[in-house]
Amino acid sequence: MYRLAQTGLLAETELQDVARAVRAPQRLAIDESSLVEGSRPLGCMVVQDGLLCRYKMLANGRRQILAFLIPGDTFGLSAIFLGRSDHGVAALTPCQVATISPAKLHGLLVQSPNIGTALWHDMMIQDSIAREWMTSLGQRPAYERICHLLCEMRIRLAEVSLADGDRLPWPFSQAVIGDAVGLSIVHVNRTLQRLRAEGLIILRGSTLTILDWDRLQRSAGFNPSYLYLGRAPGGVESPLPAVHSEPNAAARLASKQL
Amino acid sequence: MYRLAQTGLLAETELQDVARAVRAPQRLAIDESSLVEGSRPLGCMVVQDGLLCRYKMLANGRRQILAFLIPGDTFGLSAIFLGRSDHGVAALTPCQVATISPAKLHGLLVQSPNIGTALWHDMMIQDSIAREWMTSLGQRPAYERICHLLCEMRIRLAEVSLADGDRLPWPFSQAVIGDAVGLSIVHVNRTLQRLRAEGLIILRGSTLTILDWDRLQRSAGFNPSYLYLGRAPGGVESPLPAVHSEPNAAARLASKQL
DNA sequence: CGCGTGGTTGAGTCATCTCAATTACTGTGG
DNA sequence: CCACAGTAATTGAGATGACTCAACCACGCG
Repeated sequence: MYRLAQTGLLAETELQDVARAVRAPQRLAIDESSLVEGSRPLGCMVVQDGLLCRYKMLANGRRQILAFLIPGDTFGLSAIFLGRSDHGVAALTPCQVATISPAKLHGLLVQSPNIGTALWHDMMIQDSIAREWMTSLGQRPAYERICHLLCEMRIRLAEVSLADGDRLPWPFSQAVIGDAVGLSIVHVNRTLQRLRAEGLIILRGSTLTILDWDRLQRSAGFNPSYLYLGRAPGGVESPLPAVHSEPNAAARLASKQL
Repeated sequence: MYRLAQTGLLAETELQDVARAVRAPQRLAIDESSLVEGSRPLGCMVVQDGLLCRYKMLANGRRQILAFLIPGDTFGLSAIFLGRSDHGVAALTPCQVATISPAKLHGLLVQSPNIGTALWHDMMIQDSIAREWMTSLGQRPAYERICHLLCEMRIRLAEVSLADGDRLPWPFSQAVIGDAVGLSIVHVNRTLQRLRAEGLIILRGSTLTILDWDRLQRSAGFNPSYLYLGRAPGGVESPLPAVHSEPNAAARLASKQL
């Protein structure tokens, strides 16, 4: 409910409805799973605190991390619609996630379409990020891939006030980074060293400091438009021609975040 | 409307409503785009005939193909919710796609929640496929990656009656395959030759014949569960524990395809 | 103070890429 | 019906990015 609570996008009553529907939030320790591959639907989850990842395991033990989830992100919807989950979600830091049971969720969706729209919106953004990751995995060399990930996390964490200027929490081990960008640990290590040597970043303990944002972005070929930061979809920055469609209007309404 | 029309999942009236909402279907020649990166929302599209791909271009001219779209698949929704599209959709063969304007779509969603559920369902399956592609891109070696793609297309095309036993249409140039699996054309070529030499496939003209399905699947590490073939979500084949949630019930209802 | 996890380093190997031709198709106009 | 153009597939050869294996180091915690 994090982002939901932050903006007055849903009507008071809607916010209250959501609050009522939430179960006692679930707490997770590091490496604990909130959603297990193949499991039955648990409901719709919203990250309240902490960082998690979606992942898939292969038979040979390899793991692909599909996404990093940060406060405000939702997950678990696919399991509801498809009856089981094709991937897992695990905590990378101690976490707190809110859960809405499928039944309660249904009730919410029926009584207020805006909530449905908000969910669609969140889903579409996660999809957009996934597409960018696919593009990285398929087309970008190791160095760019890692730069791109750093850029993305910087922006996303800043969006939810988890970044302090150029400093951001960085709880990702090199093994995790490797599984996310499809590179071996050794190569991740060497690439990070290169970034340090070039004076682009400082990475110590679990905080990342970005020293040269411009150069980092250029090295990554990073263009944040896929993150849809502008509050209103269609964006205020980009000239928005008259869109007279209702659904779009609804989307604009609820867009300022879930 | 393809799959929609095939199953009596939506009520008669709902089907009629949808039919009424559809614009004159759009025809596309090869390489023509239905959705352009950065473009304004056009509406919700449903592939009626032909094969298309989602893709993203990078500044250096490289292209990542994000998905292959086959009859029954929808696209264009993200542009509606986000106000513009972060990726393009282009025809790989001559195509026909039905369009529902954002306004009409909204109307449909309001008057019949089942249609919304059907859209969610389709979206969730496309997401699942995308996750499998990510996993391929990040973790599987070239040979497995290509085998996996062949397996997937065989199943998906068979599902919409486009495969004739072990023979399926294969309008994908090696360049297209390369852009989909993140490999160079040369390497795609050599890998396909290997598959031929091993007696797994015949690939001539624009049809692919699978000679040894078992071995192909094993080579790919292919497990079709991510395609959610079972008609009902949660599947009839897999023991379905009582799910008393309304949304899930609705999903089951509308699941047999959009 | 020792163990365990995570990070670092070196060295050799291999998968995949790029470059650069050459060959095979397909459709078109003469 | 054939010559030609343009696209797609194939082949060879050399370069290299990324991997694996195998140590070794550093820090945090009990």
